[in-house]
Amino acid sequence: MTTTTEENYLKAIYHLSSRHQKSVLTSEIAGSLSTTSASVTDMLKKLSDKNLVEYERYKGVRITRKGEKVALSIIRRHRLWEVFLTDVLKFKWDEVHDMAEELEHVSSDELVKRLDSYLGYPKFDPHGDPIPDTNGKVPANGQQLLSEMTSTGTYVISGVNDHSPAFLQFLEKKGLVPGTVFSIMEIDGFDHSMHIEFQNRKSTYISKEVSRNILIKSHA
Amino acid sequence: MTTTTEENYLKAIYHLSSRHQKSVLTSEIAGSLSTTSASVTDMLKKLSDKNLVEYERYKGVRITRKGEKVALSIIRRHRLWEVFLTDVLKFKWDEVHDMAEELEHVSSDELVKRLDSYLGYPKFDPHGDPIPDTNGKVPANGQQLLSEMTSTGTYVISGVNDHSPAFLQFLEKKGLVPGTVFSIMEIDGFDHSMHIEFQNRKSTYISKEVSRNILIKSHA
DNA sequence: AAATAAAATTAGATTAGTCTAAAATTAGAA
DNA sequence: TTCTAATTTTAGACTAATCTAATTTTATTT
Repeated sequence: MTTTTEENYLKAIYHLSSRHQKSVLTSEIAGSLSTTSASVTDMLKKLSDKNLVEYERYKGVRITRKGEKVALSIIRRHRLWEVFLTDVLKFKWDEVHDMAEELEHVSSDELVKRLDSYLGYPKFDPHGDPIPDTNGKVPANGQQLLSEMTSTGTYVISGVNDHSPAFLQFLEKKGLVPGTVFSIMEIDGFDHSMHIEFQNRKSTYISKEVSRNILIKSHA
Repeated sequence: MTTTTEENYLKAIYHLSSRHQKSVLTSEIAGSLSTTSASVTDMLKKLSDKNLVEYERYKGVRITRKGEKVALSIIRRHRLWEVFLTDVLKFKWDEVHDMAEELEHVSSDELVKRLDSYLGYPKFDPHGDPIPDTNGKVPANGQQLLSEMTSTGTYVISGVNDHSPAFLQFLEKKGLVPGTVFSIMEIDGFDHSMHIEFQNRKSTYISKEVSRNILIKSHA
């Protein structure tokens, strides 16, 4: 039905769409997939012919309901495999992305169903990203960006926006993994760096660069 | 390094090689992969350039040490995933082949290593096929073809040669699954059909067509 | 040993995905 | 509002894998 390459384009377009309301630009897609605008244009025509995106020359592209369903099903598989890799095979959260990137294209729906059941129907992947259900519904998660916080308070780390091994390893070292509870002690007015304190009283500083990529929930 | 298609050709050539000593013929490969001889010829040149096979025009092909290593590593992955699918996700033995066919091409060696460890280092897959180790060693298994037996005796079913869902479902219905203990009561001189009896005294008849595809070991 | 049948190879196309370089279009600036 | 710069698209070519049809080679049979 859809090739692996088409699936990767749809995933990229879906992710870029959710970052802003406007149409997704050819160059954005090219950037995100490390390919050329020429290749993207070709693929957009193909996806448009299959009614997976609405595409108008020079005007960028919007994903259709049908395309979104495909994208969400791939994202569901990706995140379920990430849970499998960390929870069952004990990989670290910074090691699973590339493997999940391959596993997500294995096509059996029954396999995904059984995997989901075996894992106990997880709602979030190891990076805190919500796992869409079979119908493409994404669980609401009340996550906010740490960088958007303007006042002190106590929070739990629930996810990340940057999934690169480098960033994940940095967070690991600083003790900023999902589930960690911390309080914002002070926010610097000049560079928006934050002074935060953990439950064990240890504290550290976080730059805006970092807080921009950390997702949190308020702590009960 | 190797593409999925190249891996599938190497697997086919490896399997065909083990059926006879001679070079593998272009048409055998085409038949086994449901493709044309023309396509096979093209691919043989490519594999030969990569030193994965020894190929001489019109003379058929032999797999090299290097090609065999690749084939065995794919076969290892395939069989480990089959164990995962049956033992962990509870699929039936006649359902796992196509999924394993896709999973075997996921490239991470570390993933295979962890999977192997998680499954408890199994030596055989659900169809009784031996799982090659990391170095490409295939465990000796003392298996024989049921159709080769010439005298009465007691045996255990240890595997099959035909992996098609139709055949596996037939065996399931007849109670001829791996692990089943039975005795050969009589072999018909005319059509080589066998009268066999199970431990619970029930008995059945097996045609040569069937016994040709059942692997057995002698029962302790 | 020549004729013929079977098998294998080559020639030439096709499809999916990609690229570079050139042309077209849009949007921002003077 | 015209010009310029940035973006996007087209044109043309390449690689991997495939096909059909034609040709070549091998093997068999008379």
